[in-house]
Amino acid sequence: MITRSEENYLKAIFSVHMQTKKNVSTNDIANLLDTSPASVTEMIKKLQEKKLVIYEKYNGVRLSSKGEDNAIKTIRKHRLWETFLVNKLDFSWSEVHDVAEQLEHIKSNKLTDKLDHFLNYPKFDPHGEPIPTKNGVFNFQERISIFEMDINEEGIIMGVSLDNKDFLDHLTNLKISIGTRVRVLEQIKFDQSMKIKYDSRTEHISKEIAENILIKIN
Amino acid sequence: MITRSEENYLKAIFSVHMQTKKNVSTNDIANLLDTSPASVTEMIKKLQEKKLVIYEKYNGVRLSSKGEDNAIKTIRKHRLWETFLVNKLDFSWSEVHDVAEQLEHIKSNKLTDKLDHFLNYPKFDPHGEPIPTKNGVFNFQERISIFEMDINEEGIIMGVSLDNKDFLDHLTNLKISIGTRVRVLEQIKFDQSMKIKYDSRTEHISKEIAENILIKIN
DNA sequence: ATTTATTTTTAGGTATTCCTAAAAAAAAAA
DNA sequence: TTTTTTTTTTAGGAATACCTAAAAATAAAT
Repeated sequence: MITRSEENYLKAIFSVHMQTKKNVSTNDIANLLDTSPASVTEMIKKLQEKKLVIYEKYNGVRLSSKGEDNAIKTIRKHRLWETFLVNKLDFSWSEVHDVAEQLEHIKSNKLTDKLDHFLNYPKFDPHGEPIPTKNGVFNFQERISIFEMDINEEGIIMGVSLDNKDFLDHLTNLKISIGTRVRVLEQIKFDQSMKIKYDSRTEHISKEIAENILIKIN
Repeated sequence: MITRSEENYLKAIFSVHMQTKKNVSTNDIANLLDTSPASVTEMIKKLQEKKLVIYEKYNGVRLSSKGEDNAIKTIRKHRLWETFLVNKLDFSWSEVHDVAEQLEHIKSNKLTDKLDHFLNYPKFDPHGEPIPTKNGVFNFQERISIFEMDINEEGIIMGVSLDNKDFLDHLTNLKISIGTRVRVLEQIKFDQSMKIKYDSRTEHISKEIAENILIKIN
């Protein structure tokens, strides 16, 4: 049996490895999970005994295939539940995270697969992140931020790169959501803010906003 | 914060009290939760400190209003999730219990209420048990078992009084479900088994089966 | 190449929730 | 009313998952 806490560690290791492609350090895990490095070392040892990670003292960890399998399953469940909450229960973007964080630990393959079916096998969650299939396959989609777009370039919003309540609420107010088609009208040199057009609205967004909205490329 | 384990104790106390209407004994709780009496005593003390139960040594426990409140909320969540699993995800009667046992501990009032709305405010769960409202009101329905019915009496199946996989699977095979209208044709004196008619089917059911299928009265 | 700073691990604790075995209290039987 | 049985509690432990403080190893800077 893999405990809830162990699953959180596996997910954290997966997530850091995804970005760095290197062995994951004790400190990185501690920061992400908001715990002490000492606790991390202890847990890593237990995960190693359970053959969920490959670990060498002072050299970071990486997931074993068994560990990766579990991490991907947890991510799959998290994203399916987020989709359920937004699409079926009418939660807003910014409200789903904490609840999905609990739901992702429910143990039942049947439940996960039936939920997937009920939601009609979605490929992306409400934040635009890919939902791995039952077999652990991610449907990656190349994306760039609005900030990286050229003047007059057009794109379709595919997701966000920041899971912050204020940010997501702001997007809701602006009526920006996944699937929205946007065009960059102008970039203001002074503060690098941008003027964009979508749904016959023209809005002015700060650099920070532009950096965290992702559009599909090709 | 009320932990998952504490919630299970509160639910157990509520459930035993419901039947006996007396203070609940340490042993009853231990049997229901399949743990040792010593663990129960220990936990009860903690619940007392948290003002969730009223307890006097060697004299059993009962729930405080705060404790009862929580127990009812847990039951509400359990039954709403069972309804979701059966009505929306197409689980069968006998499969829902273990999963609902996990889902009932998810903490989010918003989730519970939105789920309730999504399911269209059901009054009974798939086993025919009443689902308490947001305010903790149960919609009790007077019911008797088929075994208690008279010859030629008719009734509508409202629930079951046994949550056993083999039993529920058997009912599924017989195509007996909630809402089915049944009539008692005959009772066999020898083994007290019964011949019943429903949906233009005539079936022979044992005493034990008849005792655990509940029909609505009046 | 040393010294300094950072990271990681070890050592020793705490809280939760379970356990068994023994003692104490209450209930049932003789 | 005593004795016996049952129930409940206490005492002492184990596993999980945290913690702080100190030691050890590694990395960075002089």
